Parts: sequence; structure tokens; C-alpha cells
Amino acid sequence: MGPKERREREREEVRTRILDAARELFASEGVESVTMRRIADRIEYSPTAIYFHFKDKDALLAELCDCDFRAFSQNFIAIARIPDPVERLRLAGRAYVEFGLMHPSHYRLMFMTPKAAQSTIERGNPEEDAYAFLKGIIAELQGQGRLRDE
Amino acid sequence: MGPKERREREREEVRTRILDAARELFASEGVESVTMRRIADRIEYSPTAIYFHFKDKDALLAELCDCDFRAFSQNFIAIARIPDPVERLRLAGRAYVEFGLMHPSHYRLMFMTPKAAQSTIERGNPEEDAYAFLKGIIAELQGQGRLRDE
DNA sequence: GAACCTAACTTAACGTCGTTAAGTAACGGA
DNA sequence: TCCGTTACTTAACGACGTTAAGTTAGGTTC
Repeated sequence: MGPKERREREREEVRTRILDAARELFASEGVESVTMRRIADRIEYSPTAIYFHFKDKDALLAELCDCDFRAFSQNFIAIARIPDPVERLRLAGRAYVEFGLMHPSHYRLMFMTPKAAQSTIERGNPEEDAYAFLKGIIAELQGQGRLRDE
Repeated sequence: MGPKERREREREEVRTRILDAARELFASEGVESVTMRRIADRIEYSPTAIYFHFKDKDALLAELCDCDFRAFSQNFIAIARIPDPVERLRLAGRAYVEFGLMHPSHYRLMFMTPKAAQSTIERGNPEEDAYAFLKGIIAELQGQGRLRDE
């Protein structure tokens, strides 16, 4: 059963090439102004080839965002261990800002592109969902009566 | 010279109809998903008629934003008279937030649409440019040494 | 080894978009 | 009466996301 695995590997390789090209173009020029044809050009495939690996442009975007969100949330696992909620909130906020300053195009992609919200991640689990993480801290603070309810 | 003025008036009226239709559609459905054809349909003209009154879709958007920015800045003329910069900053911030909560679709249009920045207003004059207004307050606070430089 | 099947593509096309080119009808002035 | 301008319309262009219909290479089955 050698050839089957090779084919699988080749397929995954093309898929990765598409993702890499799309990430680079999306980040540097914005999602709207990058066309499927341009992505295809860059990897020397026809535009339709992309649809064999991804349902549509949104699915391609979603996969990239998933990946970026996962990377972003890695910054929070250390912060999560800080006992004081106030300090934790401060560092979490700083993590957002620093990420935004460091990777502005990714930040725009993740937090300012409406469709990025359709990502499969981003649903409650504080390990993956930085927003849920923030909400958790605030709930804790409110529980301790250290914050007005607004 | 009667007919000339009537024609002028009629022209202005069509222009206004276009603006009204565009504002409503842009605000409720987002700039990207509203087509020139839809705007034209709504006022019962052909799509090309719009181009007789506006250079292109961006120019139409810019005109709407100009108008909204001017209205928004009206909220600031009262605030500008408050002597204490801290209090002034507080109220200015509140004005932003209140406007955002009151007219979320306009807020999105004005502050979250990259092209809105191309508006002809928005250039330094604190009477029209709310951002310049904020910067003025902050400069004043820093001048008084009441704010860290960041 | 020939016939067949499937995976991984390509070429051609569809419908829609913003926009422009080429009319055309109405109207005011010479 | 003819002419030119104004305010449009219809038809078309090129580019977009996407899909339908081939095509070809490689493996499977008899």
C-alpha cells in the first residue's frame, strides 16, 4: 500500500501550497482584492483546482483564520495561570494589542473581517477562544464585586 | 431664466433620491453587498443614470460619509466649550460610543469601512474632524504633564 | 495485458459585478 | 427649423466567484 499514501501526501502538499499562497496574498492585500485566479496563478494551477481542495473562497479564509486563532490563543495559556484577575485582564489586553501591532495584517484578517467569525473555532472553549477567555475574567471580577455591571 | 433653474432643481432632486436610496441600502446591508443595479432599481432608473450624478460607487459612498461626519461633528461643538480637558475627553468618548450604539450601521459605514477614510472632510480641522478634536485634547493633557506619553 | 475506474486536474462557460460606449428623446436657443 | 446640450437608456466590456463538462494519468480487476 505504498502508492496510496504517496497520493495522499501529494494531495496534502498541494493543499498546503494553496493555503500558503492565500495567506500571503490575503494578509498583504486584503481578502476582497485577492482573487481566486491570482491565488491559482501564484501556484501555477488553474483557478478551478482550488475548488477541489476547498469548498469556496470563504472556506479557504476560514481555514486560515482557524490556524491563526489557534496560534494566537497559545499566548493565553501562560496568562491563564496568573491568579489575580485584574493582572490577568491587563496582560490579556496587552496580548491583543501586541499581536495587533506585531501582525497587523493578520489582526485585520482575524478581527476586522466579518466572515472570519464563521470560523469553526471560537465557540466558548477558553483554550481556543480568546474572547471567551476575556469574558471569563470579567465574570470573575463581577463575581467578586470588583466591577460595575456594564 | 425660469427653465434653467427648474432643470437645476430637478437634477438636484434626482441626485438626492440616489443618495437616499444608497444610504438606506448601504446602512442596512453593507456597502459591499449593495450593487449599483439595486440602487438604480429602487429609484426606477437605469444603473448608468447614477454615473451621471456620481463618478463611481466610491464617490457615492464618500458623499454619504461626508454628510454623516458633518452631522456627527455637531455633537462636539458643545463639548468643545468644556474647560477641563479630562472631562472633555470623557464626554467626547461617550459621544463616540453613544453614536455607535444609536446608529450602528452608520457607525460601521463611517469608522469601519476603509474607503470612508477618503472622505474630503477629515483633514485636521477640529470643527469637522472628530479625530483631530480628540488629538487636540490629548495634546493639551500631555502639555500639562497629566498623561504619560504613549 | 486489455478494459475499466477514479483522482486530480483543465478548458469553457454562467451569471453578476462595476463601469463605459454608443445611441436617443426632449428641450432651449439661434 | 435646425442645432446642441442635457439626461437619460440599451448594450456591451472585462473581471469576479463558481460550476459543468471534458481529459489524462495511475491503479484495480478480469
